[in-house]
Amino acid sequence: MSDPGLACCTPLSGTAMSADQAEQVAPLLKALADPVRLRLVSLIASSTTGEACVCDLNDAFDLTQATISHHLKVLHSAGVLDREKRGVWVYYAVRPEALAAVASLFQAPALTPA
Amino acid sequence: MSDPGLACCTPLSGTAMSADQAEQVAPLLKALADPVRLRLVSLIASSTTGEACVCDLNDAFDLTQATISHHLKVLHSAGVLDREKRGVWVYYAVRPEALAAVASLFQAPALTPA
DNA sequence: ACAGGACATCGACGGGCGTCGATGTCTGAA
DNA sequence: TTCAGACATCGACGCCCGTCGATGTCCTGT
Repeated sequence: MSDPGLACCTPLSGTAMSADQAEQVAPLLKALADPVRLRLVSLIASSTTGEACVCDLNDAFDLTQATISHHLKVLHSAGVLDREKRGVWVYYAVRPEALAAVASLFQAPALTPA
Repeated sequence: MSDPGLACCTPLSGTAMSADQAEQVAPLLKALADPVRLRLVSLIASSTTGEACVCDLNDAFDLTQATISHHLKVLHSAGVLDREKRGVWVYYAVRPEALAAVASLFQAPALTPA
């Protein structure tokens, strides 16, 4: 606590992000803040069909199928990936809204200095 | 591993993010993937002078000064915040390049489906 | 009906993270 | 020189996260 008569700086005006906003966006960031999950999203997004099945994603990593499945579940729960089962295989596709939300977040005035 | 003669889908072409890229960007995302740190960055960015001292940031949270100092250190180590000591007080300012890097990442073709 | 494969779930392990109280370091003022 | 305040660092605690092997579930040929 600083003495009000001896302020060290201007008292933080402007419209900052609310605590609720931060609590809401943080899980999305946290889901993407992992190198494996970033590559998973990138692999799916860069696929020619815009989607990918788990078997091919497994081959792209030196990780267990259980681990890849776990990461896909995290991304799906966070709203980054869509999940669709067709026959024996499961296909994941990226949700552009989720990525756009993150992109716009770091261009919003609340996070971009003047 | 899927039988090559019985492919489940097209074999993941396109230019995806490399493992090195993912390993390099993930720490930046991880530093921002916390509600307290998001609010810290937002508070500093929305300040009238574009910077803020620790004493004022402390008052905005129900957290210990040690915890706020820890979060600021994480953000500084990740390259999100600049640190400058003037007299008794320490001022933090956001590095727009870091935020712009994240924003552009989620607009890059490697992460944006066609 | 049966077998085999694709994918999810479970339980467990080690390590890292967020938070705290206590203490250290530095600066400016008396 | 001494003191008080601003901020950083330290050590510790509980909890969550990434990874694994093992097992379960569902679908499809045979």
